[in-house]
Amino acid sequence: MESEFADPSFPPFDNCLKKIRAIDDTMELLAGKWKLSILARLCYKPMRYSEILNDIEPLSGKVLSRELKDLEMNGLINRCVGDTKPPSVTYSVSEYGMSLRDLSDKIAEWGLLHRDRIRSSFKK
Amino acid sequence: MESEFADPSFPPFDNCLKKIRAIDDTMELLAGKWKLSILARLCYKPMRYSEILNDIEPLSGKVLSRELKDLEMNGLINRCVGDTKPPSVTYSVSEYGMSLRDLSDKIAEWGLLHRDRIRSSFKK
DNA sequence: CTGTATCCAAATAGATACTG
DNA sequence: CAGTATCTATTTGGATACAG
Repeated sequence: MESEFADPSFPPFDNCLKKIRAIDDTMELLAGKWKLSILARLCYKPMRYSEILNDIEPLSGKVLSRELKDLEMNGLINRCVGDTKPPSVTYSVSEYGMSLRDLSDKIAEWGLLHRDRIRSSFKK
Repeated sequence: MESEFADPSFPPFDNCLKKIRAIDDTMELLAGKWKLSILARLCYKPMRYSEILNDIEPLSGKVLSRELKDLEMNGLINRCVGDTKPPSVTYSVSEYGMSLRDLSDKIAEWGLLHRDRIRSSFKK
């Protein structure tokens, strides 16, 4: 069932369709510019709504609300309401969300390694 | 310079700011729902414009054009024009783009591992 | 403090037709 | 074949005000 492919420097393409579907799925789950950024922050420390809002500079409350709701709906984070007045709400990653931590570390690693090149892309 | 943090189950937050910035950078470079999906395909096999277009079902020509242009501008892929008539244009990953392959494998791995849970999220 | 609602501006996506 | 141009529809974003 192995398909042959002319260029031996590339692996058989058919074997990779599963990977590509899996990538599409993952990206759809993490779609939205901020989801992974929020998730990464929460991997390192539980945070409150206003704390996240202040920490991610160009992010409006409306967008943060929606992203948090999405993440919670998908089971990636937990929302914990403190019994205080005024209310304090703390967000933290769930076990499921924590399983993305390795991935987020890998992304960070790549970003650090290629930092200069990435940033010079943005200037153009 | 190590900051202490109350909850020992989380690493010091300050150490992680660099990671978070790096994640934001990387995500900005790969922003757009399709960039990583295109890149992943090209990691496994060079492809032509129409081939990619047919392969990624819900992707319009206009969007593909733009994504390819972005990827090329950022040095992640190469565009190779064949000397034929009608013209054939082949896209392939650059060496720089290939450095994302480990990452794309990791994303695929996570997606495969959590496939059922991801897909059940979409149904809701 | 933690949101939601509303209104409006801007960016993005799809369809179609068209060019070299 | 490999795109670009144009128009329109949809989505997304920011600002502000307001509620629990």
